[in-house]
Amino acid sequence: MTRPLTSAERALDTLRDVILRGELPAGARLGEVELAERLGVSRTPVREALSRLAAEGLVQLVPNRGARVATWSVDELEGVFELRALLEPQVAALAAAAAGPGDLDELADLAVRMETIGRPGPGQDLDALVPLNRAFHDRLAALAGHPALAAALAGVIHPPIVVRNFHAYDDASLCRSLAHHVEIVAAMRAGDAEWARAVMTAHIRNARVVMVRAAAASAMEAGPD
Amino acid sequence: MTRPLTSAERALDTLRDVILRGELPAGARLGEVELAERLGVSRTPVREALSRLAAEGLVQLVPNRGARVATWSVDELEGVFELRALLEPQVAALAAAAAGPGDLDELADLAVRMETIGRPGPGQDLDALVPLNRAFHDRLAALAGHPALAAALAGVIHPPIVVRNFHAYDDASLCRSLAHHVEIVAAMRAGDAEWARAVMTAHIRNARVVMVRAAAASAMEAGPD
DNA sequence: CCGCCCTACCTTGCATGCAATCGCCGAGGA
DNA sequence: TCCTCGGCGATTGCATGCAAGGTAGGGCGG
Repeated sequence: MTRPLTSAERALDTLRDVILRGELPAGARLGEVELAERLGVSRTPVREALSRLAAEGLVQLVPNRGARVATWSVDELEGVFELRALLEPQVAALAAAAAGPGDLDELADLAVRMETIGRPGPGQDLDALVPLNRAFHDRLAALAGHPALAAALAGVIHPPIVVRNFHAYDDASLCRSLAHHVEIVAAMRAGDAEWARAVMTAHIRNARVVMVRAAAASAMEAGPD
Repeated sequence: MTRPLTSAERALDTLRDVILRGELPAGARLGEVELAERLGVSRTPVREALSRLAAEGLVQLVPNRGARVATWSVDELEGVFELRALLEPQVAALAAAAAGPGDLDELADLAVRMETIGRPGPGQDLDALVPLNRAFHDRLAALAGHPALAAALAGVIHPPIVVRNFHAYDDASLCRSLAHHVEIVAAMRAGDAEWARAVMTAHIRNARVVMVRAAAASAMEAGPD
């Protein structure tokens, strides 16, 4: 059975979700009392949650000045993608070696659904892609059977999610990205770890270009100095 | 000027240092009141410190059952070294491209001092190697100019430090390891990033074999099942 | 008119108190 | 003898109170 979560854990999950969903603008002030009454708890668990979110890098915590939603510079964002480009191909290769038929079916389902939902046209729903994409990459990380690798990834993956959703993609890059998912599953089904690694490398580098371009553009319109 | 640290930060640094120095056995209970009076503060900052240490993976925090010093299985330890084998060569390559003459002199000094102190014989002081080694790798990570990469490394590097110091090395492996440091500096001085990357790869894989062997041996003597 | 300082409010940081939960130990029954 | 159940001590989790530090706004001096 699932043990009852503590208030601090609920606060942590709620806050993380709120930030990851982008409901609060980057740099927004996070007052302890405001969050406390909003979550229906006292300031103590909120403080604990903020502290842990700071450790995760999702909020910036300045002594005596409170917490703000973290912001990332273009350079930091690029660094994150370089790191992903280093780690995720390894994840894909390991997952390719470890995946069973059931896992492959699940991944294939996710990949196909993403391609359906994301295809440019009337039925497109870019926001619905976010959780599916997250599920796909998380599933892969779990399959890799490498907790340290998964932890390192999880600790760094947040920024791109916050900064931009899939709205940043142009049609060509988006189609490439969605096709990559399908191709990764195909490579895994073929048991070809190197194929999977290569496609994942392309996948991340494609995303890097899109995201960095988008971040640079938004930084430009925010303060063109 | 350096701003006065809060009590929670002092508690965090102190506890982390105590754990990293191995002054508490793995799995040791960490009572809030005990730590509080030992640090001369109340339980609140201690709780905050423990929470953040749990996020760093240095302590395991079970709801309603308190905190214990984290333990790592042989598999987890091996995973950490695989991750380091993925990340640190990249760090070395980046650092090789970015290092200036002053940086190289500092690194060379560290490497040479480590070789002097660590050389088998009467003057050997294995415990003194730990902070020097840490300084060397930290300096490299800083030189790489890649905050995300450094953060990912820092978040994962702890276990090997806690599990074993340099006492686990046999003479041959230790000499190799110390020679690697010197060779990395030489490669950087030559501006050869790929050389640095290769030596660092060897360095980590050498360490991996030593540490995993030591961990397996201690696990064997602890509970040979 | 502009800049500086002082004051008052607000926020954070820490201490402490109280309730709930967990683990342990002993007694009772099968 | 072993298992189970109930009470007790200890510990965590959370709420609240108080003091220190910071920020903003207004008044005063240049």
